[in-house]
Amino acid sequence: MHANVKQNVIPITAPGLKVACSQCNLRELCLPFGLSESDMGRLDNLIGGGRKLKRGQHLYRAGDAFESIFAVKAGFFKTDVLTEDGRDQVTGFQMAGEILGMDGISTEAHSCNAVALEDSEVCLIPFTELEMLSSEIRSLQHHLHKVMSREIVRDHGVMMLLGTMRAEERLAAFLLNLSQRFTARGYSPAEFHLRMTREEIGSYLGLKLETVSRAFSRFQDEGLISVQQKHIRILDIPRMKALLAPPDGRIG
Amino acid sequence: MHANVKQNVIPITAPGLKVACSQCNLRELCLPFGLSESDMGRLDNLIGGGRKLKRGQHLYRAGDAFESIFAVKAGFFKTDVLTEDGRDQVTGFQMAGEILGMDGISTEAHSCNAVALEDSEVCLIPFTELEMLSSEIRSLQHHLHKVMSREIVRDHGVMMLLGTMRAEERLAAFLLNLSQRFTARGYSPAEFHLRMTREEIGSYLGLKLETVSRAFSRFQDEGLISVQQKHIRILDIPRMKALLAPPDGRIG
DNA sequence: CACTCGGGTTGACACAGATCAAAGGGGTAC
DNA sequence: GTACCCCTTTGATCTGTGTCAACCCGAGTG
Repeated sequence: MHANVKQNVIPITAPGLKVACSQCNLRELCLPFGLSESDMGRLDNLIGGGRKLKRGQHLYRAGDAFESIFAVKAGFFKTDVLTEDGRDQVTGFQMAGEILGMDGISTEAHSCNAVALEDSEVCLIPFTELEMLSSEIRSLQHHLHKVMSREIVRDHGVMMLLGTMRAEERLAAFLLNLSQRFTARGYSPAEFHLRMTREEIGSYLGLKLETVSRAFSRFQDEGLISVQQKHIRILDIPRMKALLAPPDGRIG
Repeated sequence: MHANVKQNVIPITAPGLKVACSQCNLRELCLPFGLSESDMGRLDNLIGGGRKLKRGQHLYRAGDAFESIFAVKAGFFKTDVLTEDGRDQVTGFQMAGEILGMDGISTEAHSCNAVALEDSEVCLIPFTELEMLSSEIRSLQHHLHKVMSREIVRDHGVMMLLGTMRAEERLAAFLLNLSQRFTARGYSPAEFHLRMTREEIGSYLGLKLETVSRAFSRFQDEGLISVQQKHIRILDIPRMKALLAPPDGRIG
């Protein structure tokens, strides 16, 4: 039944590369989390190949018909929305193992843009097929729901950040969030390379790029981090965390 | 199979009221959207009764175990998250036909608080049962995914608002959003009663209550709206919309 | 190897919105 | 019916961040 799924679903320009969840070292972070061997095989058959993107290339654009969600296999993405009058807001940065494209389910068309911030690779997951398979595999169904719910919770965190935090708190929260996600992928919690510009960070955090730059400088002056261009090293994680929950908090 | 579902799932304090999607005039806005008669009957059997809440009562709190999602049958809710240091952020306002509680799926525990802003009534939808049923009814499954995706898209809109708009734009966007949702429910697009305080509006919009109050006053002075306490009348919807897409936008 | 250009840093100044303060009014509870 | 309290409004002032501008640096490019 799922033997001829691949051919007729996705019109990709790039040649589809073979991808298999069962062989992927991201599987514990990604959609197949918790699946049995045999169920993972069924998911393998569904995944519509991979797609490589150069830096700067769009994975999808607002308005594109929705057909698939995407799992980041390698690389780094941003998603953003823009209004008619030209303002845009970065809504997230996605790294390996994270899922992109769920914004498109509700209207059958994507509502934001997804752009590769470095040369990247994604797995295409045709959504209709995924729904079919998830109605047969309970753990897959539940995990899909968890992934969507996690996105909602993440968004609430961003609202919190945008609604209540000051510039330095926002940047601290951002760096700690990256740190934690890199850690979960086996990289250093303290040292990493930013793939996005100051302007993109600013857009995500609701700040202007100059403010982001100043906050970086201040952190550096205070010995919290060291910055050279996009290379970041967090020197004092505990103190950084303390910035988020000030001891003189308003709770009395 | 679904005959004895109701009894053993939800420990409610209030006596469960009988609810039936098939009899509900919100069904076109709510979860059963697009279901056939017979499928709607199966959903009826799953829904774990209703629950009434007085104004100010919590439907759930952050940390509560997640068991059900909720459909607002009548009334008005807010959801909010709060940090250790006492800051809180209203993440949404929910009215009849809207779904609450999807934040809880990802961790099996709710991550925000839901509070009734007026005497309200919800339908309890046990989530495990819903997943079971949705794996049998494709249109239900797909609609559930749409509802979750819509929440994600809505959240992106709020990020946009918090990240890029000035105070008056935020308030205009907020009022127009309410207007549109009231319209969809058969109420006047122009005249309605706010259920939330200026402080709650401010928290949602990332502003202080004084700023919200001043923006209301300014709109009134300019003949855009009339305000008396919580009663709002939008006098010039087109001009209000124009506030969101300023003609001198930054797109050149 | 010099040129160019996008990204980043830093400074001076402006301003939107926060903060502090005070007073009035309407809704709710008793 | 009445009293109290919370919500709201408005004013005066303060401040964090935006805006504008200049300069620097490093990476590509011809």
